[in-house]
Amino acid sequence: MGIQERKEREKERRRQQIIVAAKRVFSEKGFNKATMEDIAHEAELSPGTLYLYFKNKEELYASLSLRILQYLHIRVEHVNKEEGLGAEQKLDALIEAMYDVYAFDPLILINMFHLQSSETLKNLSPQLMSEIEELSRKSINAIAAVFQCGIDGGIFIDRHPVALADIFWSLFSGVILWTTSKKIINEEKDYLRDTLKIAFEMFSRGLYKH
Amino acid sequence: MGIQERKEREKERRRQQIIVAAKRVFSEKGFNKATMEDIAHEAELSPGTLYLYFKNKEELYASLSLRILQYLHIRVEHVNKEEGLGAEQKLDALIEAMYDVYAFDPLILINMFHLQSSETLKNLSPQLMSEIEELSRKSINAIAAVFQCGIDGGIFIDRHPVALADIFWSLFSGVILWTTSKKIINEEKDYLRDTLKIAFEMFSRGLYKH
Amino acid sequence: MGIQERKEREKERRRQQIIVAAKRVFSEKGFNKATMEDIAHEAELSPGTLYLYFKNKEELYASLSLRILQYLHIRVEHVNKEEGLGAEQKLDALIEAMYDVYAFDPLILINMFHLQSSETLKNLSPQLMSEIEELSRKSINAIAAVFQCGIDGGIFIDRHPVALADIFWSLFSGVILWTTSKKIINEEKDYLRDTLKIAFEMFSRGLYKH
Amino acid sequence: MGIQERKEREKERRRQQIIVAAKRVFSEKGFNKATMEDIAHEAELSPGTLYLYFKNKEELYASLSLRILQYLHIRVEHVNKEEGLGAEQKLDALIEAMYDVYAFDPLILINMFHLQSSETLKNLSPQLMSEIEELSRKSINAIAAVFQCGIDGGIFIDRHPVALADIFWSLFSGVILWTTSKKIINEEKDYLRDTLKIAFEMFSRGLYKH
DNA sequence: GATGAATGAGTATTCATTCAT
DNA sequence: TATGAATGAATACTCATTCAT
Repeated sequence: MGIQERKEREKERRRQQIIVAAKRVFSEKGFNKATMEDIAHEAELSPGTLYLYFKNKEELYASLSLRILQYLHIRVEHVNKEEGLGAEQKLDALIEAMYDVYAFDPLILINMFHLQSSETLKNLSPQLMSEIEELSRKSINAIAAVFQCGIDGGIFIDRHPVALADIFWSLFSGVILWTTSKKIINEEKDYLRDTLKIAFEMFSRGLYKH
Repeated sequence: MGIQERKEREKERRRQQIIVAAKRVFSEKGFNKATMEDIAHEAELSPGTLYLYFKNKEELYASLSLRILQYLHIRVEHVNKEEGLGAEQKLDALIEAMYDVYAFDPLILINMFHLQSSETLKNLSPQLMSEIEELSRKSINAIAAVFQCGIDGGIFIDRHPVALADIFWSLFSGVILWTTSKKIINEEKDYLRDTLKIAFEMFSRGLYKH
Repeated sequence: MGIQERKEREKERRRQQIIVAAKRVFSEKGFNKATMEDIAHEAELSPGTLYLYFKNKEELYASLSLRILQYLHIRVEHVNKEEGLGAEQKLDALIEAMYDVYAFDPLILINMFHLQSSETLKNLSPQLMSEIEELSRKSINAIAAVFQCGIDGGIFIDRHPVALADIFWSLFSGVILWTTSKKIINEEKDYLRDTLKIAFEMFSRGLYKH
Repeated sequence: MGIQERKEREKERRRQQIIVAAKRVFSEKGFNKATMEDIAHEAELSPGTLYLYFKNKEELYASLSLRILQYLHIRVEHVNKEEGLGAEQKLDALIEAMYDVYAFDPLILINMFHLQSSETLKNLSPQLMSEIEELSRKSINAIAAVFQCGIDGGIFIDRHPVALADIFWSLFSGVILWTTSKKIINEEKDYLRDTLKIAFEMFSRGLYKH
């Protein structure tokens, strides 16, 4: 391993260290109440160091979303590329993937929805913004491809596959947001998993022709 | 009309004046970038006056949501109480109501979802929090009652009606959030209405027994 | 006195209060070592209040210069407009005016030269910059007019009057800067007045035809 | 050449490399906006290395002035020591020397005047401060000696020669500062050389007895 | 000697909130 | 009630300087 590579690796390790700390702090306090000092403290680094790895607070925040988008993208692409799967099986695999995406990082996922709906989105660096945009688009298209497959096979209702993908994703994110907020508002116990299960089941029932 | 009542009425008028101004400013700038001075200016009042009507910025923000929740509540209760409607017709009426809720104040609705997922929610006064909680609960229950009606009639699948209501609401809010954010991210044109239509259609297809 | 006018007056009083404090602090510590908190403390106000009267630190700094420029301008215009004075007497009056300008506010005058030679100059608001520019120009022109008068009368050497004005001003500011800095460097006693006297005497001797 | 000497030479070479870089950066950005990293980058060195050659930023800055002071000193001493020159010719040579000093490094010269009038001056190490002090004093004395010569010869007016030297230097620095700042303020074209010429001419006219 | 990653003290500026009028 | 001037705590970000390698 060359010295160059070692440095590169070290640098990536630091980035991850910061991201992990940021995740904890943002999740607990939200974007605006979390301070860079909080994050630095959590990462056991000094505030200045954060700026060696991330241009500013917003980019640090957005980079969290990027991470889960990358995971999402990999998973849905994988579903899509699997050989020998029928549309039905692909749909099941897709739903399974969504559970994994949620499990991969529930808090960040919620943050990501927050990001989508907020003022932050408008102020990111063009570069990061386009990375997010690209991954979002690719993922939605991959999901749409699954639906296209079922439509072509005549077993799914004939709707615009991208619209179906948007609804699928909306349902997923909507359930997560709402059950989380219900938990906060009503102090109910978290019954996300059950709700998600029924939601996907109903979506499937609506999707299939009879 | 007594002098007391007249005062009460005047006070309410002022509150509305502030809420209307706040709505405009929050919608344009988002919660954190909007300043109390902005809002005061928009309302043609002084900053100090805002605090005579709202305890702080967060409560002012949350009270916007309250307004749309009240509208939502009225509409779904109305659907529910309508005499002589079958479950099928009630579902249609419910979907119609949701379109109206969106039309009533799209920007504030989006803000409300933002509120749900954010740090602000944790810092509201218990009183306002319980008002929000109560309206949310009542509305969800009213929606659930529609589904209960269909389940009892044997035409809807037999699932926990509150879970169905949660999914219904999640789908609605998820579609709005996601299509809005897609618009920002991808600069796509807004195709919310179409997506919402298909979403509700699929939801219904999933809901009905065959 | 109307309420409007009273407010205006109060506001101007505050501005002066801040300017006086800023003068003291800037003079003692220089632009960069002086903090807004220092100035606020000196003015017995809070930091935030400073920003109600001055857009930022640089504008506060520059407004000090403006004050002395205004005084300079008034004095040289006055010399110029005095009826029945010969060029010789006008020159004497001009020199006298320069002594007064120095006496008006020695520390700020030095700061002004500093401003002229520094990075700050490039970052002022266009408005303030143009005020400074205008006053500078007018003052230099007024000085030049004195020389023009002597040239026309045939008693001063025939050089471009603005160039002569620039040299006059350069000599004045150069002597002040250098004797001040000599005092700091060599810890010599301040012999500015003597030097200034000889300087003006020599300038005059150089100016007159023989 | 011993190894010791070689090292010494190498060290001096590095110092010059840094000084040259610092000169460029300070000139472009001014003292406060220039960062040590900028300078290190310009010198193709690392920030840490700068501190092996200069105790801190202020000393690095002041050492630029030292360089031009050294040049000034050499030139004026040379004028003074030239055999067989009358006071008149010495004055001409002195003026010529000043043009050369300006040409040697115009930007740094301006920086030096800035240094003289600024907060930085008060915070230098005693050693560097005394070097500056000594060179300043020697140079002024050398200039004064030229005037002394003319006074003794009965062709210059009988004033304290150091005062005359101070005025001479003030005029020089004043003209440079003012024409430079005029250029920035008024965006006038740079007419320094003409102004300097007239300034020296007038100074001479004032200096000579008639 | 040279490096450059890490530091952390330092600061201009903002803005929700208060309170004397 | 309404005002709006004043507050002052809070914070993102910078950068001179250090020190382990």
